[in-house]
Amino acid sequence: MPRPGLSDSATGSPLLTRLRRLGAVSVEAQGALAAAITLSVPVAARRDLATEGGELGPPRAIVSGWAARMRLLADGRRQIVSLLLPGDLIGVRRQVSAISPSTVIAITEVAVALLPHACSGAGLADAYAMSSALEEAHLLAQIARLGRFTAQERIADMLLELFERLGLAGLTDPDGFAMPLTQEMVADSLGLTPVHVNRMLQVARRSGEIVWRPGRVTLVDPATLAQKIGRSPVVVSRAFPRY
Amino acid sequence: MPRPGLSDSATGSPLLTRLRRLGAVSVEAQGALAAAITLSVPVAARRDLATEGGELGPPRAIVSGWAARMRLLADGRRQIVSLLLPGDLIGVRRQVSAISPSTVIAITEVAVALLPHACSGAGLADAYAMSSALEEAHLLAQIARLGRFTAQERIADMLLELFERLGLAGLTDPDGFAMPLTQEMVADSLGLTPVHVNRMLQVARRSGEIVWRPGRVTLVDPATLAQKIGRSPVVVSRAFPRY
DNA sequence: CGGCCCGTTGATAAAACTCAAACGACGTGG
DNA sequence: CCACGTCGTTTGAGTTTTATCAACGGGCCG
Repeated sequence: MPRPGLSDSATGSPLLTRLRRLGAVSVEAQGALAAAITLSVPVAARRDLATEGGELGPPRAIVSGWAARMRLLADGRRQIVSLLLPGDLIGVRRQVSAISPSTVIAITEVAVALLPHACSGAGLADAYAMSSALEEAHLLAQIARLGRFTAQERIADMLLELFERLGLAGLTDPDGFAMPLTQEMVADSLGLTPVHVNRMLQVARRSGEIVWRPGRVTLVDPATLAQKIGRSPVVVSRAFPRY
Repeated sequence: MPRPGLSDSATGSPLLTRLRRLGAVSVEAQGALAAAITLSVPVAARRDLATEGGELGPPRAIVSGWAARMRLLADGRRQIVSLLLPGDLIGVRRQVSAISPSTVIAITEVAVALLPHACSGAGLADAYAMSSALEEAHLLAQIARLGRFTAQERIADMLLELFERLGLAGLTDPDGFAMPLTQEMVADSLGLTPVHVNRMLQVARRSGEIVWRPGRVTLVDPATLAQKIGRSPVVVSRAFPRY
């Protein structure tokens, strides 16, 4: 029986929504998370949340806003390794004296919370593990996208993945979502140039699959689009069939 | 004081060598590993070690031989997500009812061992965590390669990574290593076509950087090559400076 | 001997990049 | 209130990189 302020529908924080969908999080654990969320700190856009080669820092979570894990090359090229959306975790896989394998940068203004330790409530460890598995699955998806997808497929696949992930955190409308990325960021994520992203977006737009007003993406028919590029939803466990 | 049969130099199994370099593995833990290695089972080349969407199975390790994690697309395209070398672990990051996010295929004949549980000896958990962190770092490197490297850079970077990883398991000569991959597999790993891999290999060969006799790769000057493409060794912890 | 796998080569086509410039929206300062 | 700069998007022309298709050759094994 959901209690007011923790309902799954709309009022909960994306972090709470997501973790509750990833594991059977106990009431105490939800309390610990809620407490952590109230203590979350803001980070301005373009600020680093972690630096490649620097200390990894304690496990954290994105409470609101978008961030990107990226790799910077010596000559200025850069590659966004993965996007961090509200509800995503940072640095849960730790080892002694861990250093960060990538730079994490806030794309929008971001609120970051310190994650409660897995032992501060039943189900937390499971939810963290599930989140971690999802993250790895998304890395694999990114590799397949970059290695074997055409530019058009990459764009469609990425938008579908975002739709899926934001949906898990309760942040989608029925047919789209708020999109803070610029075309240049999409290009850095998909291994393309901004110009080419622009042109391929126009193709998708003209074919009626995708509408991209700055700030918002509308997927006209996600299911058909997914089928067209051969995409199936990311699944990492049978225990939670939706993901 | 190393004991006979467990010396770091050459006689040890690549799995033992690698894990001992990744963490301070206790003598009991080494015993458990050695026992697991004697019980390892052979898998023929081209056989599956795991199937995408199937049960993940218990944590295992590659004792000898090479394997590949790959993603298969509906239309026959395929992308090798990562290579599994002797000493690498499979499925250490687990969660309830885990399913495999990728297909794992034996490239050569492979020997696979069941991993001792992390509690069967001090230091094992650390070593597993370090291995897991290394694996993630290599996934990130793969993403940057595919997204932002030219074909030539991809080839050089991949060979340098293999040199580095095989070195950690004690499987390199001073200037190269045994290479069981076909050019087609390299292509599937680097997101290229076999023809293009062939042509770029010839360029590298003529420029004197890389010698690729079938079955063996020689890196004429790894340090200079690494500098040329802006590659620095993968590091995931300050506790073990080499890696 | 014959077939197959792997590496190699050539000719051509497609995909994506580069460079350059213009345009609209937006905010800022005069 | 308008001029101005910035940022993100859009457009055009020409080039480079990579893919495609097709074929051939050598080694190895049955």
